[in-house]
Amino acid sequence: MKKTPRRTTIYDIAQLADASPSAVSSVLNGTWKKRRISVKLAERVTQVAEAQGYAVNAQASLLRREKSNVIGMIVPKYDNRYFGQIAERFEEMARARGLFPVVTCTQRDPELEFEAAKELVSWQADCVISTGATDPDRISAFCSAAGVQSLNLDLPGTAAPSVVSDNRAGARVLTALILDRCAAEFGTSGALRFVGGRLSDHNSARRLEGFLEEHRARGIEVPEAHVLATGYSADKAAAALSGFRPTGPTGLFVNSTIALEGVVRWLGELGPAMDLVRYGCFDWDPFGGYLPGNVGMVEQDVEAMLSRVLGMVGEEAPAGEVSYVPCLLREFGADGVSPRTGQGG
Amino acid sequence: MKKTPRRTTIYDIAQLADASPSAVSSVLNGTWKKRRISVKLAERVTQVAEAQGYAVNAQASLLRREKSNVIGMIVPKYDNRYFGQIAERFEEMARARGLFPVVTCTQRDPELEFEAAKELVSWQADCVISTGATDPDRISAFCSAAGVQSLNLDLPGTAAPSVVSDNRAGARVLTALILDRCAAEFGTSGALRFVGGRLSDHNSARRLEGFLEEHRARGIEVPEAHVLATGYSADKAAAALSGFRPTGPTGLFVNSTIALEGVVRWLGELGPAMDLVRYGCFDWDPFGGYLPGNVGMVEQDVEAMLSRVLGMVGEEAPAGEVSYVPCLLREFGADGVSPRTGQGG
DNA sequence: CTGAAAGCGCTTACAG
DNA sequence: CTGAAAGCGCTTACAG
Repeated sequence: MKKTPRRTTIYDIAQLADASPSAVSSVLNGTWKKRRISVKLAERVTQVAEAQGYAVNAQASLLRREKSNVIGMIVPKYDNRYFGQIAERFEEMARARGLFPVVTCTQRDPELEFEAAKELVSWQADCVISTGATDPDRISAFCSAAGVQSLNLDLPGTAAPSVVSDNRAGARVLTALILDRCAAEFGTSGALRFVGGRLSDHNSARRLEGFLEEHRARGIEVPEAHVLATGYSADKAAAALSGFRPTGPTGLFVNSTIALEGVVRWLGELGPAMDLVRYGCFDWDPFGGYLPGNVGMVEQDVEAMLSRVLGMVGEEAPAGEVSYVPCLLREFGADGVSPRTGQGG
Repeated sequence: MKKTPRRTTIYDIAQLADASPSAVSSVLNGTWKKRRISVKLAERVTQVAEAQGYAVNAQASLLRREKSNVIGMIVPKYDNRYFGQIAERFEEMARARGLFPVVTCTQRDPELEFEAAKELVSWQADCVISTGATDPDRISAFCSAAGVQSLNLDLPGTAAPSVVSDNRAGARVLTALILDRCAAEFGTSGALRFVGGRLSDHNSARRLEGFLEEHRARGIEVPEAHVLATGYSADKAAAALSGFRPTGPTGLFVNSTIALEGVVRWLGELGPAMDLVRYGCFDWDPFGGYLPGNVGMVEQDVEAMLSRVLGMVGEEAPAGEVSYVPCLLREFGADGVSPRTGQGG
């Protein structure tokens, strides 16, 4: 517990354990067997290190090593079930593979994204994973110039391999579900409204494709005014709907849980007209299934996406190659409370 | 875009820009004005660095510097609105203060918590913040031996200063709200049930205190069987309630949103008896206010907690000092949909 | 206004 | 079985 002015180094331990700094180093980093250091010495060193509360100086250690095993990830948000789960599982899975995960949250800000990626390169990351990045190609270009591997997750790029959900297929089955449920519960299924997301963003564009495709397959025309891709913000989703008061059966395709927050706010203002609304959401939240009117949610297969992307670390893969991971569809009961699970995507 | 075998260093740039490595270093780290290096040279160096996609080697840089400005945080989860928000805002606020935040997620595993803290010390963090740690004192002891400052957030410790919510006061106003709403909506207010959390954990214990205090103040006795502190797991919360079928007005104090997930699952199984249940939850989730039967949630003041704890970085404060931050109470309308906001704690 | 040089704490071939 | 020594890429007094 004593306060040391300077942190304990291998030289301090060498002195205390009556050994050479090299011996201490190799005992502490596990290469001592290869160096055939005696068990006795190894134990003495370990004990002294423990007693001194020694922690290796990662800076010095990494500076000397050839590979850092640091793997960096940028992620738009933590305070979101999808990205929170990605960050959490990523750290766990990377650790299990003997890597040192470093995650940083960039708030959907392109400038911050780039700065953060640069920072990860500074930290000698062997690989940088851009999750949901606005401009992944800029990051890849920088990484490539620095000789660092880069990979894209969730949103694809053209300058590095990408792993993304099959958004089109997922959106299509969700659209089908909402249309079916409107038909079953209201006897009618007019064109749905598409709420939230940004069409300049690849995922939203693919989801809109799936959305339109399913309508087309059923011979339902979608008026242009039904596409309300107002961005990733609850306020904007609520604002886009605020003037609208349903007078008949209404179905919504909600693109992202953040848009869903806006939608439920709007629903709260409707009063009894709320009963005329059914919706489904692309992206899952544990409370989603208990929201009145919610018929189902698409859950992206985070585990599968991460194991796919982690499998690419250190491997050669053509830039621009996009790997699609199927989504899961979760359907909720007509009472809006008991969730059932199904396959989709 | 060219692949370099070795990463670009200041020596490469020095050669290309026809300058000395020292000059390059001071241009790139911003100390060049102090060294009165010519603007011309500075510009040349900056341009070459940019063209080469140079990123400083943080390892080498930090190894040489006296202060790292790295500030570490361990957090139990990202996939949780409260902790996700803490991690996200922490990174943002730390950056705004010129620090380099490094956050790692430890899944409520005491061993992982300690390992992660050790890793942060290895990374030369100037300060380690233990958020919601199971055994913060063990981390503080280690940090203190290494001469590193440590602070506790959310759960207090005795070996370092702590910043926590005023859980007792928050729980008391939430209990009062639930009792009042049961009285208003059912005409009766028997003892509530306390669901979720772990009583060995400081926060749950304080919340139970507030819970019991409010009952006592109203002369309501709480049967022992009404305390179902089954841990931080939706499954366990659901299991604790699974045998119970309300036959009369029932109020629940739900301790944590993870327990709330279990509670709403149970509610879904009740059918019409669901209408006999009112509950409130300690911790906030954006969808919480739209769940049927939810009368209110306590929101912890993450921003205030973080600015308090960040204000302590680099400062001397007595170990064991606990700083309490008031919580906010959010009340939801009787329709279970429109949220109102009030003050509590 | 600018450069040569020492040194941060490690790791690892190399030489016993 | 073990140690002395070089060097990773920076920063910063120090000496011009």
